[in-house]
Amino acid sequence: MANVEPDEAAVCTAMGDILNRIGDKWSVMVVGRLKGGTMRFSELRRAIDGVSQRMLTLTLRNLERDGLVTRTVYAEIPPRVEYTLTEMGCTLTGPIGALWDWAAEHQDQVAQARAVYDRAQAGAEEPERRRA
Amino acid sequence: MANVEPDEAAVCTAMGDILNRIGDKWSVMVVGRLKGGTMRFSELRRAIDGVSQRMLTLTLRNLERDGLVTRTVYAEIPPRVEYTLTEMGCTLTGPIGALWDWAAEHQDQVAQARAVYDRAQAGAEEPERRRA
DNA sequence: CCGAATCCTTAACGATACTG
DNA sequence: CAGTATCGTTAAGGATTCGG
Repeated sequence: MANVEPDEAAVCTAMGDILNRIGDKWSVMVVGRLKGGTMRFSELRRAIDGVSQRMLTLTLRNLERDGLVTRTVYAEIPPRVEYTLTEMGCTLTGPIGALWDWAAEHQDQVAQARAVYDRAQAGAEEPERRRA
Repeated sequence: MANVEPDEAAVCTAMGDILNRIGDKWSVMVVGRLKGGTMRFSELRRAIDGVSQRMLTLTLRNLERDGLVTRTVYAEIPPRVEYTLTEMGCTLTGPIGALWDWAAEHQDQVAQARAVYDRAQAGAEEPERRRA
């Protein structure tokens, strides 16, 4: 151990883990919103659009478990629960932002590539039309 | 239209698309390997470890459809098929690299956070042990 | 060698209803 | 308001088999 390289295989596994968190449909949205500061549950729910209560809860639990957000419960009536990015969570906004920018910058190109590909496939699957 | 901001909602949708591609367990590995240059199907299969033939095929098809890799078939016996990153595919390696580095840098911290969280949960679920 | 097709098992996810 | 529990649907992924 104590090698200079932090072990390729281990990083691969970790990468898979991270991507499972990042890739799970809602985590990025949550982190994106929380980037602006503390928010409470129902705020997030309204802000994100399309997320079910269940999935928001699960997403937040996972992020909390990974040490990316902190969850603060206030013993009030009605209850209030606030979520904030941890320091580590903040460091994730960098890489996520890079991905976000890439998406914004290339979405048209991707859409166009898909259209071309799909048209080619449609054409290839109906060779009977070759002389219609 | 023609707003200065490229439409928040559209970018959100695009982001979801991108993440579905990036997040799907194998795409990142493939792009990571292809970063080093052209590779053929069986090379990728061996290099990636754990990927089934089916999933590698599907992953490559999706990447090709999105215009991120090119697929070149050589009419030989036995057949040979090579995959290369497109120019757009290369631009993705930047953001992906950032994520990769983050994972490498924070994997220990995440693992530790998980251990702490899980231990706390285990303790909270067995209050009967409070006086054993 | 590359990949399409089939089958099967497991999750992810959403909708709903209920609790403190 | 925030969260848990349950149920049903869908889709992802793996193993296997066949074909060019």
